[in-house]
Amino acid sequence: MSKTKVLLEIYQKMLNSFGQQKWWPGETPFEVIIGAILTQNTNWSNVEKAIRNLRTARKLSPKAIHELDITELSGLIKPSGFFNIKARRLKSFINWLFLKYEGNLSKLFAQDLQTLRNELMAVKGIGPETADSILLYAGNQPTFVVDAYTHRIFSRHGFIPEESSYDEIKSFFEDNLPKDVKLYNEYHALLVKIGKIFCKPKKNCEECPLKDFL
DNA sequence: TGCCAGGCCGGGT
DNA sequence: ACCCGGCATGGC
Repeated sequence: MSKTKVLLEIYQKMLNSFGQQKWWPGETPFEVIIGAILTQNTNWSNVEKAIRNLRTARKLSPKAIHELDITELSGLIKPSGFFNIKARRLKSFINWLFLKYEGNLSKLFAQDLQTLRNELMAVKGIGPETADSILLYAGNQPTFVVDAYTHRIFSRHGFIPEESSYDEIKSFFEDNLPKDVKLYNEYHALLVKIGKIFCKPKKNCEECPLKDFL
């Protein structure tokens, strides 16, 4: 059976079991970007608290965060953990956004995908996963997001080598799936859903519903 | 109670 | 080109 067929069958199975995830859980592209940075190695429920703080303080816009004192910013995002480093990361992204795109997300996303991905990753605090999350979920660009669950689920069952790099795993999906934003969106969201339940670092895979395929 | 969370950076090999 | 410690809160 071809890899494409297997990947699509896995997708169907996840979709049948868990339904559409309707990611990203954010109301605006800007809010998606903030969430993408804040959720680095952090539970989403903690990120929600941080975003709620920002919303209540009326600091959920590029301009507001640009003008916000970094100490106040780190105070507001405290529940998301790593708050000092993340305050710096938010600031570095926003500074770059104003420097190059006048604080305007439409201008940011109106350019070639590869160029944009490279530029995003050059911003301090934005690595490959955060860049891809921003591009896919805030910019509706066809780039596949790889995360710890993706790597763990597919390597654990021997589908990809354990030592695969981020870009190797990303290519594995993109080379074998139709280039479709909606598909990439749901696929990643469903893998996170499955991973949270069945694929912890030191825990069972035994009941993973994808066992038959992988 | 320890483990885990939708990573990334910087310094050392 | 890898490897690893640090970063920190909150839920189960």
